[in-house]
Amino acid sequence: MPETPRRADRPSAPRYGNRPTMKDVAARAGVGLKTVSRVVNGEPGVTPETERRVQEAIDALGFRRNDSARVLRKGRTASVGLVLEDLADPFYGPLSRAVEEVARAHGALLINGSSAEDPDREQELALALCARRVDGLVIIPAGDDHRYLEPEIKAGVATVFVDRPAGGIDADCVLSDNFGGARQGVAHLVAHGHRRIGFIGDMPRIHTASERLRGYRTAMEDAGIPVEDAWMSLGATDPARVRRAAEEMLSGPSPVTAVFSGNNRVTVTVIRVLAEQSRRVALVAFDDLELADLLQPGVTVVAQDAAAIGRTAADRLFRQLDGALLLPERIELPTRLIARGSGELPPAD
Amino acid sequence: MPETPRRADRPSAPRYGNRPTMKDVAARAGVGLKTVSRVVNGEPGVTPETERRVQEAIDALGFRRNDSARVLRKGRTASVGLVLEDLADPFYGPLSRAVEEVARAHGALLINGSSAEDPDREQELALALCARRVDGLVIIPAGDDHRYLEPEIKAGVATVFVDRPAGGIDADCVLSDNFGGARQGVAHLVAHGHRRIGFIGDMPRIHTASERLRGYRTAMEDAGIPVEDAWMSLGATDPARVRRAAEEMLSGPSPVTAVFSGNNRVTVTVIRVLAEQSRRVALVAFDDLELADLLQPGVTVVAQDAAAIGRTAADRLFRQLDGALLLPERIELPTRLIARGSGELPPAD
DNA sequence: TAGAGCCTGGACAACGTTGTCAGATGCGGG
DNA sequence: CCCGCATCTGACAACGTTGTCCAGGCTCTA
Repeated sequence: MPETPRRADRPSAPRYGNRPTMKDVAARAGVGLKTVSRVVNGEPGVTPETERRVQEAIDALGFRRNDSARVLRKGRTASVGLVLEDLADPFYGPLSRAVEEVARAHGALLINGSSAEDPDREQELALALCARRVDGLVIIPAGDDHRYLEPEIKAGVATVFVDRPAGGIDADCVLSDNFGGARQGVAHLVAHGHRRIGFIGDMPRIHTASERLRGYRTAMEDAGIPVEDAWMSLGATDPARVRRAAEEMLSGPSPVTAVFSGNNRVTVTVIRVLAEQSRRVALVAFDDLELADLLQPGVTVVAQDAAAIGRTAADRLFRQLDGALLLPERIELPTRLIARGSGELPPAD
Repeated sequence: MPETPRRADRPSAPRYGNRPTMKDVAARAGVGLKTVSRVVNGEPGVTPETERRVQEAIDALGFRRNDSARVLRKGRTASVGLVLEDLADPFYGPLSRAVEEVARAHGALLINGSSAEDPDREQELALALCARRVDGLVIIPAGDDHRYLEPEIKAGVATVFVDRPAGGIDADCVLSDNFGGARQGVAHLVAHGHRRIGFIGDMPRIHTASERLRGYRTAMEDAGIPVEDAWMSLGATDPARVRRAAEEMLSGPSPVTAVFSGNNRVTVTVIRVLAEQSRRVALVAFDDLELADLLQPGVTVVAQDAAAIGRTAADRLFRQLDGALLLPERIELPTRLIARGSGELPPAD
């Protein structure tokens, strides 16, 4: 019986399904361990003939380098982590994709996970990624206290926050101009003659929501319009809550003639509610939607460029990794108002 | 000078930004290495007092276990890889999210990457994930030859293909009933009186595209309608190509009165073109779209459940990993026809 | 032809963790 | 008072790779 299984009797050998190692390749090719390593990594100093023999052994055994071991030795994993809210949200797909492209250009893999907007889960995920020794982290915060990352950052994990700033620590962040975008969007409605304008947004503890609300307030103030409490509604983005909020501000004692929607999940419900109204209510929405131009009327939006945000954040991340000792910076990307009809409707009292 | 940097003069020490190791924790707590390991992993056999001392040292040093080393020792990485086409495609967000949820339930992380529909890139990615020793792979094939995965599968990497079957190897796959869904969708148009029905789909080398085309042909045959070549167009999904295809079949010698759209990227362009026509053209589309119900008319679709597909695939993956030696299986998930108006328009000749 | 220098290849240790196993400690019973 | 047993702790090797360093063979020059 010449072929006994490798490592069959050793005590605590891991399994990996009994994968061949460099040692096996070396034995088969009749060369030293390090020579195999040299071939695998394309290092110089190997005769073509030797290289051929090694390559042959690699192919024959189906060898593939174990990157875990490599990482352990080298100290860099060539992977970055992305913690986002929910990949099912259309805003994050392009963002994630953009981060991935940049990572790929730097030879890194992307590991990502969703926090489901749960701060604990965000922390759990981020720390799990740190335990994997990702080189860097891009985080879309769910919570507002990120001091738990301090030791990691000190230990050299590059970190960039996206969409919302970090809480409790000083770190890079890349944001849209939420305040400016909302202000511009509301001003657009004002310019078309509206004075009673509603705002429906996400939960106020979320930075983007409060910034957009601030933009709304400022735009109203700029126009000299006193805001009534009944016109503003912040809370969960589930359809039931949003529907209720919209219906209330449309039917109160001083009903709104226009609505500013604070994010894309809110928008889809608002559109439904507005479609049911007898009078035409104007709408400007934060975040673009696919098909927004095909609706009747087309939806006027304040668009953020998710891909650009992702790209910017990832660039910044790798800039940190390339060793430039940068001071934490807050980068704000501009938004773009796209008029499509719904935001240009005149007030219908 | 009592505090010299650790490992400062050693030759080839990795950096990890000089992170503390279990050894450091052990030294500080005045215990043995293994005891720290025991505490970190919650293994029994440690006095509360000892545990307290160790925990204190861990907190003081900001220690976090290095999972790379752990993986190396244990042989399981508790991570699975997902290779998909393009995260920016709204179909893949929920799918990815579903896979992640299942992975999370099994204590595993998800690493994902996009192939950008490039077979080479798919292979590169899948093999890179294997080198990371992911425990399993979920692959949405871009290419149609997957023999490169044979050694990996043999070595124990669990593998499930999604959306399209594997090429050249026998492996699990989870698909929508593309044929049946398309057939039903087209039959729906026939039932509403259409006989000249067009089909616009993705490139024919893509399995879903050819299956859906087959469904179209079969439905037409079922109805006894001879299909004209000018009614079918397969190719890239970029707007220019689709627009040309749609306009041609709408203006030929026997113009279609209804269109069946083969996927969501095609659909958005088709909707635009149809909206420009003077006569009403019916439409049934494969894949649901957000807001499809708010368009005028609402878009009738054959919907696939991306989340269910992802969940099914991931379940299957972990079933493989749990050691059940399963025969490769092909799982087909049903589609659902959702009538919203566009598919119920009568023919307008 | 001898010596210097270069090039290739291989032995060895180290990365940080966990499994094994044996040693230390404390306690109760004979 | 000592032995045996149970409990807790730590030394050590191993996981698969890469960096260092040295040995041996070769070429080229003097």
